[in-house]
Amino acid sequence: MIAKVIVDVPANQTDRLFDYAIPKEWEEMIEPGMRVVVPFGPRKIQGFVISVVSESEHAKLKEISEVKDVTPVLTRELLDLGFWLTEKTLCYAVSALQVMLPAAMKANVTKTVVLGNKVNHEAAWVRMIENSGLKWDEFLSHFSHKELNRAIKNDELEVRYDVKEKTAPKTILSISAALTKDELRNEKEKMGNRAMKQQDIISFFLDNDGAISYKELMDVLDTTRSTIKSLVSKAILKEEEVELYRDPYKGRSFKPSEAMELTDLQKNAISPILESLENRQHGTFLIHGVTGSGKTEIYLQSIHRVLEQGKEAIVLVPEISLTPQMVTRFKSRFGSEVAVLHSGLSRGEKYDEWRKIHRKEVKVVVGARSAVFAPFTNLGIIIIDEEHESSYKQEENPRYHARDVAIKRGEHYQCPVVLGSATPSLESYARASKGVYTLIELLERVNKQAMPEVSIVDMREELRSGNRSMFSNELYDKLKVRLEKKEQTVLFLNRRGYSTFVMCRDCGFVVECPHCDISLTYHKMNGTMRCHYCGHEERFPSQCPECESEHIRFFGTGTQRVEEELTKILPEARVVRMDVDTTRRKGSHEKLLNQFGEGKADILLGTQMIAKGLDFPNVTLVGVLAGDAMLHLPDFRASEKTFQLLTQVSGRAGRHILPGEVIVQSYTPEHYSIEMAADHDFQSFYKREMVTRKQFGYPPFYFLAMVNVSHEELTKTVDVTEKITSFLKSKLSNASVVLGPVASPIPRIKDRYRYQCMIKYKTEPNLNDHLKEIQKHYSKDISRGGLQLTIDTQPYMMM
DNA sequence: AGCACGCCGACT
DNA sequence: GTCGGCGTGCTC
Repeated sequence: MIAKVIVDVPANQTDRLFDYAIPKEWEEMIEPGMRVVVPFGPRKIQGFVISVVSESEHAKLKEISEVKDVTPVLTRELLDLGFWLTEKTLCYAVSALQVMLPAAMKANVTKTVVLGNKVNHEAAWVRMIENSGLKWDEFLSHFSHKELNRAIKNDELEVRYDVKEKTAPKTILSISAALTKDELRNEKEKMGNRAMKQQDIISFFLDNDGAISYKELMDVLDTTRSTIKSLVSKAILKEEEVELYRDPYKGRSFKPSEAMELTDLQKNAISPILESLENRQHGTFLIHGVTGSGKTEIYLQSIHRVLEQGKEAIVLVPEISLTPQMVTRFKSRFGSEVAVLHSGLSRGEKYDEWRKIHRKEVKVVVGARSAVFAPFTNLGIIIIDEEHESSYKQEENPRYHARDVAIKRGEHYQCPVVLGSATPSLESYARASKGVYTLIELLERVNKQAMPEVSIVDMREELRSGNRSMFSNELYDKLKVRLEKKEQTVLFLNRRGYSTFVMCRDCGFVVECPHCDISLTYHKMNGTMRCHYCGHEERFPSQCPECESEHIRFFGTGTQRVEEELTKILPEARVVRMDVDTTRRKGSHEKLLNQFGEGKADILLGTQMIAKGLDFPNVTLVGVLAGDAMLHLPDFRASEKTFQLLTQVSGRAGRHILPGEVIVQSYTPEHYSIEMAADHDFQSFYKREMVTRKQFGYPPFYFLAMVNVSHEELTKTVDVTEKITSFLKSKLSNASVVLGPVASPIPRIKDRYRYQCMIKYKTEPNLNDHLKEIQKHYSKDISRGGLQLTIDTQPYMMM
């Protein structure tokens, strides 16, 4: 039998199936979806079995050298999904398969130098290598390449390739009886009055069935490891390696929760989803539900029905470590049926959660983007919460959008896909309006709470009236009132676009990164300036490098500065600051939130990460310090993002009994995305923004594709982009627009120039073929000439 | 990608 | 002659 294998070599020339003979002893057990180790040229690498056939065009086939799995890690459905992804995103097949598995399962090839058949006892390495071998790098640190090659030719040395997993399952030694109970009694009697401790242990196994760890047994019987060991050596007991799960939520109890009675509105909302479940028919549903409208309860009850049907559920959330409250809700409702997959887990923990799904020990998975590939085989529903979030788009190969994958899987399993958001993406809302998706509107809060009052403060006015601080008078007054009333405030600083750059006051010189076309960011912590793109770091200059003036200062607003100013103007306020610096450590995120939730602080100050999912009853004021910060980014979605962010943030206020208030500070208060967010008016925003999109030919009216070119030399970069642009222009219809070549918004990163070509189109059935042709045409320049080419068939990042 | 093979200039 | 540089082509 022959296995068709995709090898783990992400390159243009190896992106196809290779045939391997299956050794007789494995013929029965090798199945598509298993990982194997195969000889590939002179080395050994990992691969995925795609199919098993009986004939091959190739006369001489090498044999599979190792089988890595007992059961396939990828089902037929996932294999097919992988090839679909490859076609859709123009990535290598291995990349598409790899992305569906936890990173821990990616192969790690190690090379070891070992003695060959003819041992040269004179050689200096003989003693160093002995029988265990020497790591490749280590060998080369002592000897030259030349020596190694000569020794290999002379058969004195050889190179062994080991394909290992990055993380092995954690195991623990457990003890159980090796004999039947009668035999145990027999053994015990034979001991007579001697070895009383050992007899105790035997008694224990007479009374208890199953296995126990060394540690537990030692604790229970107050005995030692050696006593147990001696029973093992007598073959009365036996040791066994048992796989252990690292449980990231260990030791935490989740209060069981019961389903809540749905309001009439919620009942209406859930019924089309339940209908789809009963009919076992795929459909995509967009729940447009304002913040606090009870979307989560609808998710929970839909899943409940799915579980009753004996099926499984996937719930995607933008970044789950950011919303421990969400995990808690799912764990309390479904208990141990839930696996959690998010970026806060270690590689090993993710691997363990994945195995729980693979072994069907759980029925629900809650996780970030990649959880959409959870290896369930009887999917009943896929839910994507905060559907509009850009983190559902992966910005590296394969550049997929979780929404598309979810719908693809939903079609396969004939099950509903539910998208939920208070601020749906224009793409989804347009599809729902056209009837492609079923629109479910939920425009009232569960407890009939009014939406918070939002007031926009014109910061230009503040400046004119002499207030140069980052807090407007209105915000300051309201902050003071909250402190007096012992209510809490969330202060939101959108840092993007407002980073702290360093500028000379005399000549206007701005310090830029020498490797990237971007200004350096000042870091107060160690008095340095750092580049956010390449990590370049230099000391804060004492004088301007350009005009030697000493009036060189940093400008802009970081959370640190806000905190400083806050303590200056409101010294009595207790502030919790949340940003990348304070949440780097594992679990610190949750700790800070708990601190705030327990009322140990008055003000929660943070960046994007506090914008969503938080729900604290005592928060009655939300302040947005720079509401328009994102508006000026070079991105056609800037208005949409601003609207979404402001709506999300305002939703943090007054979610319970106390009414909430929101203050948005802005330098462009009249912009429609800010005004309409303040009015909680999604409909108007949608209509207004659609006009702009139509006018400029952007989604959802046009599809986009983006080709990014990067090279160390500017001329090469421009030249390639130019050729690609004209090639596409010649191939595509006149109704399509090919823009380029233009420099990227950041024209140089890490000493590489960056150019791009954007394609706007309505229908181009052969676009992917043309793009593939470009990929193929430049494959040599990519593998040797140092050219980088990224093709995104659904771009979300314009930078 | 990674590695071998082969062709060419430099040097013992 | 031989070493090592890099361009080329192959991997079932």
